[in-house]
Amino acid sequence: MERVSLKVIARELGVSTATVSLVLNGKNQNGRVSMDVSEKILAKAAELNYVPNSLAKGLKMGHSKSIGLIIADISNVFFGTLALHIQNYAEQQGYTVIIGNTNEDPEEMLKMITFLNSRQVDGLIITPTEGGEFMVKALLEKEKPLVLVDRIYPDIHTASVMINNFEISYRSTRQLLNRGCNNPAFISYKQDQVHTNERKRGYLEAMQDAGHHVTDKIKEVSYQNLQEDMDGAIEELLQMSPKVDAIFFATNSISISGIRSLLKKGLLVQKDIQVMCFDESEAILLFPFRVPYVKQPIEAMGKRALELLIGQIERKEKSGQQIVLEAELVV
Amino acid sequence: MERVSLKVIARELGVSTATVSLVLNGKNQNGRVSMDVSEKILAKAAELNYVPNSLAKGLKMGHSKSIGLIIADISNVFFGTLALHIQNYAEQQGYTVIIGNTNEDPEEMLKMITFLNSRQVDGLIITPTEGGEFMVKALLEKEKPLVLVDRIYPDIHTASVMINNFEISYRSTRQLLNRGCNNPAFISYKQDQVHTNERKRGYLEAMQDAGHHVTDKIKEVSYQNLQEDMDGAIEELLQMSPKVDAIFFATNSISISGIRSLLKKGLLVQKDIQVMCFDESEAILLFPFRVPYVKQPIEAMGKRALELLIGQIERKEKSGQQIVLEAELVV
DNA sequence: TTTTTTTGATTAAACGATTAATCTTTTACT
DNA sequence: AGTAAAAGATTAATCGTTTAATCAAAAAAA
Repeated sequence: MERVSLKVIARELGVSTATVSLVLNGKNQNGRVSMDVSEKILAKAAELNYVPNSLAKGLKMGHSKSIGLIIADISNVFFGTLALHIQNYAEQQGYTVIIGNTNEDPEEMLKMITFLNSRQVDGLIITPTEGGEFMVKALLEKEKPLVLVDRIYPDIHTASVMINNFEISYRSTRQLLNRGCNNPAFISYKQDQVHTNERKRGYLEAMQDAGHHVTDKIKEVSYQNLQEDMDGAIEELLQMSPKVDAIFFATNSISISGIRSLLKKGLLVQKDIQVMCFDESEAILLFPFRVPYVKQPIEAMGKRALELLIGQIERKEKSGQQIVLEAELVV
Repeated sequence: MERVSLKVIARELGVSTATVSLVLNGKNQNGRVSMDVSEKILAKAAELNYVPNSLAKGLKMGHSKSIGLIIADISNVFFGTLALHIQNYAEQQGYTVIIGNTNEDPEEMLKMITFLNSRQVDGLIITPTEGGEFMVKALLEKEKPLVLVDRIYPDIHTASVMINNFEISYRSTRQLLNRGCNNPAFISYKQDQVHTNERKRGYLEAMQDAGHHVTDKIKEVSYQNLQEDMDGAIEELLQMSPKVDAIFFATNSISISGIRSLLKKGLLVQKDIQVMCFDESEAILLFPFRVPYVKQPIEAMGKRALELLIGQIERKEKSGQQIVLEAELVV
């Protein structure tokens, strides 16, 4: 079965490929192609089930109508949901999304950028990993359309979409204190990234404003060795006096792991100890106890990021706009 | 900044693009290009940071080195994990994966196939939705490399990767019976697909072999209206006499939803009622009670599917091999 | 009738790569 | 020395599109 190209349609109809191209792209305005021929071409294209070859088109036009999405791990619900929305919205705009996973490893991030570049993606949406600053700088210099999402590098100015990490974290901590907790602790990843740091700062400031001076109730766990570190961290927290009576978990994976650790120790969550989580999850909904959590506007994040990116791609906008969306505290 | 193409390298070095292409593709065997020139080209390519334009290459070679992965919903952990593994493995082989979501809707499936075809994907891995038979037939006629995964259409012969649904379901039901349950029920999606049907058949046969005659203890819920249907289904099951003392949930999303429903009703899982789930999940690990579940070999599924597909693409294998992998019962 | 304008189509180059066919120079053989 | 073979490079066509430039015929204007 012969592949149906413009040439085939042109041959069958005895016209040139130029004419066919013009018609199929709706560029037959003001007396370029006669009605008669137009219709014939449209009909034939439909009959033969013509689909344009996007490789050829992309080559000629200088853009691929595809974008790269680089995230930590597509099997994580947060990123999966983000990817879903970006894809849906991108498809509406005629763009293809190619996803790459970094697993929070800068080497993987570099590999993915190179790979996606060779695929001629028109732009990139990235949740950057620690240690990836130089890659982002390089992309900026090449004027590659780029939007960072979920996190940014503090000393590099790029277009980005984030949530109000500090504020929501402040409010969440506040909420714990208001509910009568006296010694809320905080657990996050051992990494130096803005979103994490801001959440930490939100916790700290809320504590200070409430007259607490804390340094030892902040624990950090590693991404690679989550559950073990978590068990250790929680063990330490429970040893403290005065007693830690609440824990604020700074990400979704940490929340799950943390609660698991607490349950393993036989503690009654929301009774022996209060918790505050990040992101909603199936797991949290399952508990007989209500768990307050920070709900990120994931769909909006994806949508805005894509809008920013497409603006850069199609309208050469060089705004470097930094969008901050409001997360919601669900209690 | 000028895009670096073969032409640029050739110009700078005063050689032809043909020579550059030959060297960069390692086709300079048996006296095609001199060592001297080879090295110069390699050096220059590195210096200029040359990355081949895959659109041009794909156009010329007649393949894009990309494949399409069509799944129901990337934000579902099962599919997310599947996608992760397929991507990792594909990247190793130099392939790009483009993911499309159907949301179990055949119209979306058709849209995605058309879309991916226009992107010139070299092949497709699909978890087909109900009502998509004609599309798969059309792909087969066009001899498009294709592998179905997770489910198949019973009356269309295609390459596929599935798990042993019937057997694992039989064994799981058996397990419930052995543990002393007398009236295990079964809940699955309201859909006519092989994998679901086979799981149902496994349950039924195990029940019959144990001397039970069941027709009314099988409930079906809709994909679109999961939680409500679930609440209803479980309500009905609990009304029955003799009392339903166990429930086998046929997929991961159903398991979560089902347990949620049970907990809402204030039942003590594994005490008032036993459950058996499909797929592992964070949620299940969190419970103070142990929940037995069917563990699918997701990584292997992805890997085998990709192997099959690449075999068809690169070696024109027309095997139509149907791979069945063993799921594991974790208790 | 001749010239100009409008209408409707074609030509041909280009995008960036690949590769069969060809050409030129050097080396080896008798 | 003369010729054949080997080595090392280039030419040119091609993949499927797009589009500026051009051309031809018909209609309108002079």
